[in-house]
Amino acid sequence: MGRRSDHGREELEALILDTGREVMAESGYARFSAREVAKRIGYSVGTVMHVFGNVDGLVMEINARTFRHWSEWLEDRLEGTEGRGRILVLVRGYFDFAETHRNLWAAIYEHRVPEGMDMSETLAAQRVRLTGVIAREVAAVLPPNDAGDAAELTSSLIATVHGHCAFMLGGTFALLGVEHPAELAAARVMETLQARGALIGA
Amino acid sequence: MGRRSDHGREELEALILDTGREVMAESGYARFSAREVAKRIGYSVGTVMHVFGNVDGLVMEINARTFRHWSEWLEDRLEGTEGRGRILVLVRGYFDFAETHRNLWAAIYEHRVPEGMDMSETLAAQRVRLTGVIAREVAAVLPPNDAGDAAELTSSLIATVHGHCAFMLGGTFALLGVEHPAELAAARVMETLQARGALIGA
DNA sequence: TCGATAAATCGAACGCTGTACAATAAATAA
DNA sequence: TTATTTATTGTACAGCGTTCGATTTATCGA
Repeated sequence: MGRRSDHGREELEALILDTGREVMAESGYARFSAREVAKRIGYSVGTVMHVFGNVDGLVMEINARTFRHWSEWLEDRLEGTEGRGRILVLVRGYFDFAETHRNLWAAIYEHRVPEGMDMSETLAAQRVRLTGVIAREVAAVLPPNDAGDAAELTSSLIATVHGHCAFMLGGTFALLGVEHPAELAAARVMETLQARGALIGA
Repeated sequence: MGRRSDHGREELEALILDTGREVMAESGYARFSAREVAKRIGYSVGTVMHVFGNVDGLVMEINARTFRHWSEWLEDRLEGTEGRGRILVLVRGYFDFAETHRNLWAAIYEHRVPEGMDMSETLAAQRVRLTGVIAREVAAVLPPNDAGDAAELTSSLIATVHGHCAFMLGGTFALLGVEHPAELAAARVMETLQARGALIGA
């Protein structure tokens, strides 16, 4: 078969991405397969490869979508909460998203961009965007004079929460008998913010 | 060919494990291959499978070895440092080990035990052992009355350092312009310990 | 409207993977 | 010496990502 007109280019991209997301959510990164995606949408493997270059390209776009979804999920959760509670909403939201979308979340961290290939623009952009949401909230609770290295502090806080979340879903905490990882992470974040004189509980 | 007597059972296990470690260090988890291990030691694939059950079994034993090596590496580094510096040695040691043995370290966290299979005894044991080394040092700097939930605190501190380390090696920090991840992690750990009244700098 | 060009899609081939299993050879037990 | 257990092999299978020539269709120019 040659050129078809079932879907335009963008339409096809979206179709592959949607189905790719579906397969990733079901099977996880280890069992993810571009061939399976092709089968489900009724196109051949070659077409999928042609659109995304290679399977790593497809995975990166799926991960970019997950980041975008994650940002929106957090923004939604922030709505209705004012002042002091917003940081806690972010921490809990981080955990809840990861738990709810286990495989999609894990795929972000299980996928390594191969040497010689670089990270897709959209993936980098969405990753930075998610950080931006958190940075905004962190800056809001810090005293104005400390705004200088707020970006670095934000990165550190995200790393802290991420570490707890990764240990929870990876089973490390279960092995060590830790029962409430999210509360533990929240405690670490609050300690750090209070050490900086953040207006928590004000 | 049938039964040979080149190596005893334990000898063969060790040979596979050594070579497996070698392949993992060179290629990383994504490109790790039991067939490649078999080729290097001059046995067939079937034999490797027979000894370790399946490739996940082999990976878990390799990871268990990495944990053991890591514990010893940390103990070595602790020697010669007294009192206050020991916590910092642990934090730096965590980062240094991960950087020096990038692929071996990453394999620990990139491998997911498949559903229906459970984590090997030795892997769980070595993982707990590493935690034990750190828990001992944390308990040593905490005020005696706080020893109750020292285990949970230790897990939280490890998660914090792990998060920073994972972001460093995964490229997240580079993307966000963070330059000194180890110092950042150390700062978080010290904050937490000081909030508990730990005898740092005493 | 017709022809040339460009783009998209397929399907087969390639080399790789982990797994399963029957055949075989050697070590061990009786 | 014979029978039995055990280790090892090689092959077969289904799946994977990647590559690429062939084919069909859309698009553009004249």
